[in-house]
Amino acid sequence: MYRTKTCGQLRISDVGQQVTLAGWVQRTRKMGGMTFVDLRDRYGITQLVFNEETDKALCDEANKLGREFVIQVVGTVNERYNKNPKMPTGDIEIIVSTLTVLNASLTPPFTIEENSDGGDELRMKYRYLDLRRSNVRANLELRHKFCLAVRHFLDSKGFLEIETPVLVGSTPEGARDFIVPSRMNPGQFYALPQSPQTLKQLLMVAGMDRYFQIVKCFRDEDLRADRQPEFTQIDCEMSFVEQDDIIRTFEEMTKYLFKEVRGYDLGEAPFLRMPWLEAMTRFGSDKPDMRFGMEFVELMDVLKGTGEFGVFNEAAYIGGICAKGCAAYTRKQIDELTNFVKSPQIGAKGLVYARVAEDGSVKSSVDKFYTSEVLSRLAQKMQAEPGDLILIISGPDAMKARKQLCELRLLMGDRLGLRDKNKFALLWVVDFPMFEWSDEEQRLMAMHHPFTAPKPSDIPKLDTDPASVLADAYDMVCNGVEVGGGSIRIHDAVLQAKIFEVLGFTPEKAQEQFGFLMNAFKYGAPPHGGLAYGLDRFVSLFAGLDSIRDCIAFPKNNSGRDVMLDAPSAVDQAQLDELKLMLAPVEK
RNA sequence: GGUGCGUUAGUUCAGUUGGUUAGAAUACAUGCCUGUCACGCAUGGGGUCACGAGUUCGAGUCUCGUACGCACCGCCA
Repeated sequence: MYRTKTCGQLRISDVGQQVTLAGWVQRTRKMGGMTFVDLRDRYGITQLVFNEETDKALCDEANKLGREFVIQVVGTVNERYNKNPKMPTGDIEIIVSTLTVLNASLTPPFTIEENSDGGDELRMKYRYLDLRRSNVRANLELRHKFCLAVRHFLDSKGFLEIETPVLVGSTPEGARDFIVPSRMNPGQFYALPQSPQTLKQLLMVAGMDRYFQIVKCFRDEDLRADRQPEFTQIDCEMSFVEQDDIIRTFEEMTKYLFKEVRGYDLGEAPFLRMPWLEAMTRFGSDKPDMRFGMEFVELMDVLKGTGEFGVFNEAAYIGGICAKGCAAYTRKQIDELTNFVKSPQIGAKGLVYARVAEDGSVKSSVDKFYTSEVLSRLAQKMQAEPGDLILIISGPDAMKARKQLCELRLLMGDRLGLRDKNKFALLWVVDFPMFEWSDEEQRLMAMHHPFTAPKPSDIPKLDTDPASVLADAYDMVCNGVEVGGGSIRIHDAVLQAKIFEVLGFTPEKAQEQFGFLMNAFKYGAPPHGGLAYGLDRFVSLFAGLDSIRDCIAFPKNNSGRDVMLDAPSAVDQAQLDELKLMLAPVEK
C-alpha cells in the first residue's frame, strides 16, 4: 500500500499511530542536525522530521531531497514541540523511520505555492505543475462540487441527463463553426456544436420532457478573459412550459447552487425581472451590474436647446450618472475619467462634469454655456446632493452613448468600491427584441437564436414591423455577467419557416439547413423551452476569478493555442491525403 | 481586422537624461546551524536585455518592423 493516510488528515488525536504517507516535497528546512520536510498532496501538507542523532543515514537521505520529489514515508505521528496554528496539521509531525524516493523531479520553473512566481505563459506551459497549487486546485474542486449540485438538483426535479453528439452538421447562422473533415465522406465536414440547441429540441419532440446535459460547446471566435473556444454549458430544456415555469425552476436551482456550493443565501424573494429596453435605458447594458445604483438619468429636456453648447444641442442622447461624494475629485482624477471615456475602446467624444458644492451651487465644465438656473435644474433632476459629482455623456447615436455611459458607471462602481466580489445581485433580463439589424450582412439577425419564439401577441408584426417584435427570451445576469440565457422555442413548423424567411433564408436554404428540425415539428412537437448556463462563468463568479481560465484545467491562450500540447499543429501530408484535403498557402 | 500595454538572470521585476563591469528579490549550488515552518547566516554560479533593421562616437534605454504574451474593440445566433 502506497499510503494509509493523506497529508491533510492527521490531527493531535492520531499521535502514536504508525502511518504511511506519499506525496510531493514542498520544501525542506535543514537545521543543523535536524531536517524538516513539508510533504504535500491535494489534501494538505504534513511536516516530516528527520534527526541526525536518531538515524544519521536516513537524515542524510532526507537532505538530498529536492523540491517536487515524489516520496513515500513510514513513520509515527508525533505531537510537535512548536505547534503551527496556521496549518490544519500544525499540531503534529511524522517522525520518519523509512523514506522511499518514488520519483525524483527537476527543479520546477516556478514555485508551487499559493502565490506562484510564474507568469501566465509559463503556468500554462507547465499547467500540470500549476494545478498542484492549492488555490488553482481549489477552483477545480469548486467546479466539481458545482456540477454535483447541478446534477443532484435537476435529478430531483426529474430531469434526465442525455448526451448528444459532438460531431454534428455545420450551421452557418451564429458563431463560426469548428469543422472536422470526414474521411469516409471525402469533401464533407462535420462541425462541432456551438450548443446542442437543435438536438435538445429534438429530445423534446421525442418526449424526453425534462433534459439536461453538462456539455462542451465550441465556437471559433476570438478569445477573451471570459471566452474560450471550447467552454461548458449546463444545457436544459423542458416541455409543456411557459416562460414563467422555466424562470421559476431555474431560479430555484440558482438559489440552491448559491447556498450549497457557495454558502450564500439569496433569500426567498424572486429575482428582479427587468425588460431589456428598461435595462438598456437605466443602465446602458443588457447585463446590468445591480450591486449598486448610479442609474442613468436622461437629461435631454434639461440640457438640449437650453444653452449654447453645440455638442448637447446636436445630441440624440444626453445622460448622466451621479457619483456620491465625488465633488472633491481633483482635476487629475477628472482627466483620468475623461481619458477613459475617450479611449479607443470606449469611443466617447468627451465627458462633461458638474460638481455640487456644499452650498448647493453647481460648478460644471459647461458653465459658460448654461445659466445657473439650468445647472441647478440639472442637479435637481440628477437628485444630486452637495458633495456629489455629476458625469454626463452625450452623442449622436443614443445606443452608443448609453454603452459609453455604462462603461463609465462600471468604472465609478469600481472606484467607489461598490462591486464587492462577495456580494451577488441577480436578475432576469426579459423581453429581448427578436431581431437586430446587421450592418455587415444588411439583414435582420436573430438576437438570441432563430429557434426562439416571438411573443405570441407580436406574431402579427412579423410581416409589418419585424424589427419591433419581442421574443420570449430571457437572460440570467449576476453582477454584470451573463451567466445564463434561454427562451421559449418555436414548436410550429409554419412559424419556424416564417422566422427563417424574416432572417433572409430562402425556403430551400432553410429546408437544407434546418429541415431536420422543421420536419420533426410536423410529428407532434410539444411546446417547449429551456435555458443554458455558462458553467465556467458561473464557477468563476463563485470563486471570484478574473478569468474563466482559472477554473478550467487545461485552457487555451489568447490566440486559441494550448501551449502545453502545442496545439493546433500541422498534420502529416498522409493525413491530408487520406482526407482528400489540400492546403492553400498561408499569406504572411 | 483593429487599439493599448508588455517582452531584461530559472522565475517575478527594477534599470534615471542614451555613457564605464546591467541590478534586487526569489530559485538553484556549496558550507554553517538541533525545533524550523516564507527558518536564519555566509559564499558562489547564472544574462543573445525577444528578434531584425535604423539613428548615434556610443542603444537595455530613441525610431521603425516582426514575433510572442495579456487586456480590450470588432466578432461571439
